Amino acid sequence: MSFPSTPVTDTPPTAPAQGPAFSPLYQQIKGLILQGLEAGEWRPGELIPSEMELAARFRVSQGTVRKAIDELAAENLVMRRQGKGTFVATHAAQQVQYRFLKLQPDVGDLREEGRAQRQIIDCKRLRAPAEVARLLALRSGDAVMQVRRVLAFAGVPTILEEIWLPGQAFKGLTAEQMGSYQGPTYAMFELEYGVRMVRADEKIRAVLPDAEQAELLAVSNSTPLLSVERVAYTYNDVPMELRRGLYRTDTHHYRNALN
Amino acid sequence: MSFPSTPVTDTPPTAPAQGPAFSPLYQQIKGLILQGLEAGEWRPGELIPSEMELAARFRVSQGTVRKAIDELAAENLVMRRQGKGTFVATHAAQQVQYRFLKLQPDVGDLREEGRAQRQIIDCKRLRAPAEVARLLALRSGDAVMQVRRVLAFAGVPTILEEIWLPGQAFKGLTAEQMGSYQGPTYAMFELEYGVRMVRADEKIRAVLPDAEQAELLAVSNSTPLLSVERVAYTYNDVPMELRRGLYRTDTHHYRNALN
DNA sequence: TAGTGGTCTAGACCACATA
DNA sequence: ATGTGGTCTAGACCACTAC
Repeated sequence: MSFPSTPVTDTPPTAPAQGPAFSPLYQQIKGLILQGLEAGEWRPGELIPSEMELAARFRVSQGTVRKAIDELAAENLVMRRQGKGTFVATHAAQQVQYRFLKLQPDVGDLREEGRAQRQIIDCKRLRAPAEVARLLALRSGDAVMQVRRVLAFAGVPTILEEIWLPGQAFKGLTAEQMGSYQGPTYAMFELEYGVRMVRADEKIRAVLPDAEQAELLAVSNSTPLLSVERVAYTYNDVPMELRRGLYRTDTHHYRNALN
Repeated sequence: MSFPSTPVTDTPPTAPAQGPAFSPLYQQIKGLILQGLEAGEWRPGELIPSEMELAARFRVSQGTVRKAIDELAAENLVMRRQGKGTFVATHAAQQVQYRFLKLQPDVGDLREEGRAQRQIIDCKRLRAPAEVARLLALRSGDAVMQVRRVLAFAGVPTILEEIWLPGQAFKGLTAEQMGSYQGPTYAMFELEYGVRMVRADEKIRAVLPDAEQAELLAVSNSTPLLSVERVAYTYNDVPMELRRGLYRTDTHHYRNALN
């Protein structure tokens, strides 16, 4: 068993309990499981140990482990399947494909449209511009990969995007690789680079395209487009991707559920 | 005690358990609490009975009630406060004001900008156009209220919106009422009309304004704007508001967190 | 048949708020 | 001091999956 049987320390009853202190047991367990996920002890799509097993390992009750896993499941980091076990979430899973893509056709469903056709415009290694560096928590001038591509649905070019990735983690990324992989790009990132995106933030604006953008999307330069700037994070809130997209919204719309 | 002491029926062990059947106990309890919320037994902002009290009323354990309330809290229908109790959620609560408004200033915070200035353009009673009727689950031609207004932040007109409400539930709504109420419009709806919005769906597009829209927002007619069509629902997925907004995104942006 | 997660219970103790 | 929600445990049984 490669995972150390870490005994969870009780809060010393004599300690003055200063500062932030006090974290519920299940939060500590959640943290330990998270460490395993980060460390790659269990890879995306794999089964993690059963609740009973984790309870024995951490010397807590099954109920405490359950509550820890409940929170991980609520954050989409793992997926429970009754009768089978708990699995590390993956962007390759059929049910959650394109989890971060909120663009929907006005009629029908994205999955019915079939796979998007991808046209890679270029894939370069560059020095990070200041703004890109800032959003990726790099230093200005650090190496980054830049990919530009167009996604077409049903033959209609709909999304033009510019993807920026930390050069260190994505060393060796090629246009060929971006173009040939079937399925979500985020699934490829997991498989080829061991980088799993767990959440993202988007800033959305309405803009007009410049001449090049208009041509790539086959629209006039007076066609308003959605500008979607996304920063995607891996574990521990580490930013690992900046994606700047232009979406055509004449036949599609950005859909958002507010709770 | 106005709430009947409803005994929860066990699934008859002899019943053939056909069809969908089988709902966990805590889901049934959740449904019963929901009925109380819908019926207005406890109003927005009020305290609901303690877990122990509900457990006694429904003849189940406290743990089962807790799980029911956990789900209601996750859906923002109630709010728990340790040591005090569980409260019916309200749009008037300081912490969740403007829960459905995703527009943020590029620098700073909406709350720091102070209250929005509201300019009511008009407030009319109309017969519902076909599309409005469809989205509000009414019949074409049914009475609806229409409010048009401009919201300005720091003196800059930023949002132009058109609000459609079912005429029956919002009989008597006036421009004066829309303009004079301090705080979120949704809080006024709760207070004055007993209608609580619990979730919403938005469809977002990039558009260009027509002449009137451009003038009201003080932009040129070639300034791209966000078009945000929101349908807000009360309990039981009943649509109660259609709101069509145009957002300026030169100094603000629409912010979305992806999980 | 065995193992998994899902539900339900009962009881103990903790942290927080109020009187 | 009392009552609230929050945590933790232990054990029982249920539903689903696989062998």
